[in-house]
Amino acid sequence: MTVGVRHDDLRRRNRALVLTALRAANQRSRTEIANLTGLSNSTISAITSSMIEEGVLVELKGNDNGLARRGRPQVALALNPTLASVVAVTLTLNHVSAVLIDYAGEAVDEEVQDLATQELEGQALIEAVIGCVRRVLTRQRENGYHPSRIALAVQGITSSDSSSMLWSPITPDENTRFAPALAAAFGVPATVENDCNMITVALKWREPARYRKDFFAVMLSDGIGMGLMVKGELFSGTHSSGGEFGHMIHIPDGALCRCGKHGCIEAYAGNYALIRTARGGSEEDVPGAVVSQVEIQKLADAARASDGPERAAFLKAGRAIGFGLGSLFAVFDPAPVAIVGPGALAFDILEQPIRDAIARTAGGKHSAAISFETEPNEMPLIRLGCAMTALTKVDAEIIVPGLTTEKVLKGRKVA
Amino acid sequence: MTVGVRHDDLRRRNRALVLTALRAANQRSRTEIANLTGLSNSTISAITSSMIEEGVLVELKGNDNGLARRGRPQVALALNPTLASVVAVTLTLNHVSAVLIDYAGEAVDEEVQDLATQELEGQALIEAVIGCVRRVLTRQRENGYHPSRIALAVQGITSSDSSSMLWSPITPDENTRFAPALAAAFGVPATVENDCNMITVALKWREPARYRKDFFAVMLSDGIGMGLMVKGELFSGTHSSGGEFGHMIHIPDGALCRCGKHGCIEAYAGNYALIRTARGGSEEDVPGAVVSQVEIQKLADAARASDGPERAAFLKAGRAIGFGLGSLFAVFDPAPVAIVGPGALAFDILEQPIRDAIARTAGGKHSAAISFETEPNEMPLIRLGCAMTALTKVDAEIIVPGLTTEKVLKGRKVA
DNA sequence: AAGCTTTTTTTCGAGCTTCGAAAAAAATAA
DNA sequence: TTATTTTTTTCGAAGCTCGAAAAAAAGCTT
Repeated sequence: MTVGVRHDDLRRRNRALVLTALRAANQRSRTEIANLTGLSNSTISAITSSMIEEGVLVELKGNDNGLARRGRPQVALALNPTLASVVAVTLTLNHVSAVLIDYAGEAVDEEVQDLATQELEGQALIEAVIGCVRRVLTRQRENGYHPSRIALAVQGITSSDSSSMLWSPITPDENTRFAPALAAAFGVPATVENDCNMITVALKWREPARYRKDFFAVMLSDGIGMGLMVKGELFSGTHSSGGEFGHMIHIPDGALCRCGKHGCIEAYAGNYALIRTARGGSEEDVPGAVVSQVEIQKLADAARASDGPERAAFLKAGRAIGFGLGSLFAVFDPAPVAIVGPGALAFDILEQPIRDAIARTAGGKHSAAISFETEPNEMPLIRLGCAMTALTKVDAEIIVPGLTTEKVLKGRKVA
Repeated sequence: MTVGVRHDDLRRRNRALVLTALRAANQRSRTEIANLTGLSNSTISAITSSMIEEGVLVELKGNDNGLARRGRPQVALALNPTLASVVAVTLTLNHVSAVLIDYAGEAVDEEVQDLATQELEGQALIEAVIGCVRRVLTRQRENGYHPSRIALAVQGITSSDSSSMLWSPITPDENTRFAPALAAAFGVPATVENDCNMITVALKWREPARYRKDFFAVMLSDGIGMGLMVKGELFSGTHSSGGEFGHMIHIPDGALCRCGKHGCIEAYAGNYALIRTARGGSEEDVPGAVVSQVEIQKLADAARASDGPERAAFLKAGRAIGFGLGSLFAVFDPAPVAIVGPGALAFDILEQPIRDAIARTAGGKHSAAISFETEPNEMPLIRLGCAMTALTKVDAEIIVPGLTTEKVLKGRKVA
């Protein structure tokens, strides 16, 4: 049973509303916030003045935004960038990057590093990630940054409590407990999230007009990932990160998938599957090493040039994705789809077979109306999603009324 | 942006908490409610006393529940059954029923009626439903019942605003706008919901211990339906009732489905598909009239008796359901499954092929651990789900503080 | 440049609500 | 009949939001 609503919950929720309004677009006046939240001017005045005193918000004076109007000018409020900071870490095949981000969401510094992820076992991988974070933090320590949180995005399945990477194609290790290790190394909370889920979160922050309540983000890369936004909330599985679109079954007992099962969508549409099909390999051929993006581009060029085995491979892939989306639409209803990742560069070849397949499913009613947007470069989205996820969690600590900021972020504040 | 929390929202939410506690188990003392909700005794005292004055709750005196303890005895509070009432209507193939239910959730009277649903066009079907409701209400009018709401459950797809039945196998009509018609006929709000969704809601009310946060209800009948409970909430589609498990694709371009597309799970596991397969019909044979349950029972008996075409048909059906569940588990993660409806009587034949198929999918990790419960008789569940859905909506009107009950339920109260 | 107008922001009192403590109520036990 | 125990109500304190009024900070006017 949900717990009763006490009196300070009210203030907490309204503080959260103010913070959310400023996260969506920094620099808003008190009047704008009042209109946005539906709260009265007096309430906003009370809330913001205590938040300014706490150091959460700052007044941006002397920014006249050009048009001079009659009357007392609005004073823009903004998140205090020096209040706190977070680190957004991204672990992908052969690469790890760590970005230090201030409380207002601006990137401060970044550390990128190559890494033979496929050859690193659990502990070594964890230490490589820790090392990357440590480097950027050491560099910025003199500027007084002590992050409040670390958010790690990985390719693969993560646990629903955001503590572990349960499985990933980039390493042989299973159930890698990144979060406790990072938390221990830096003395702050850490989380591990699925990369596609972070992309989905990011799309909503970046383009709230287009990606609002319901949409799917399909990541086409070596594997096939998905993030789902359902009724305005990130849809994650009940135990894991969920949304394993790539492992829905396309053909029962069909082609061998990287996961060891047969007939998954990925076994037709993943990069390795494209190569396998185009080269006339057997569907039982064990998926080999990760395919370079250059190779896929060559494959796509060949498919565009002539109606050979390459084009057939893309048709087969599109068909698998399309039928999968059709099945998904049967359960969730049709919604806009964002095609993210390197595969988006070949979407011109994929779109028609995808649409054809969707049209052959019951879930694909009005398939022509379904919109597809492409976004080949997924890294900025993953980082944005990570940053916003971590900052939102910091916000959740800050909104507790009565707690002074010092208590919440003891010693982690910028000097 | 969510609207700000004002002061009376607080009281409203806490009133809702009290009401929910009593709906889950009628007859609780103030002290029990305080412990359950986490609110203080004084708050519960204030809330319940105003609700008693409004006629929402009643004190049940002199019910000593057996054990006599020291101290002032607890006074049981209960929902006032005469405060309001709702009608739960169920429309299935060839039958319509209307049950009058009091505010405490007890059935008062029921009207069941045969109906040639497949031959009735929209308006005639609507009027038949209205007639059934009218009969039970006319009979009970002398007892002072004036329902506050009507909830209709139908087989088929309904709109997400609960106004229309978009498509149903029981009638050729499409987009039948039941809700406005019922609302106009009886002058009270009406809703149309999908039967499987109602079953899912009902399971949670009836067996909260087993069916709590995450589970799937699969309805095996002429068609294949599904209701999904995800994170404690009924999962419905973004535009329609959603959860059209039966129309996820099992075999791309496979057997002809009743929906006109090919390869849906239903085209292998629906009653008509079982008959078609067992009799050696082509997968392109157009699904005929609805199959009688007796016929399916005979088929199941034959399948149990010997390894002939009947058993092969059930194997094929189980395989389709199993692969479908595997795909679903990939997206939602594994969860308990309730097998509801007449098909549950043949679950002994279906279980093994279902489990075998799940084990062949990536989503079916730990497939042996997935629990299946069967419930052949779906009607009581549909009615319970309808009743609770309608009563919960009545509750939502009642919890608004300051509104006296007379204002909310003007003239609809029992005399 | 001084006063007027306009708009934003703060201040102040009223009206809710919840909570804890104390009081009242209603039973059993001695 | 009195003491004990448990539930329920009462009462004052504290916190929050709101509307109205006041204060602040600008441009506009003469």
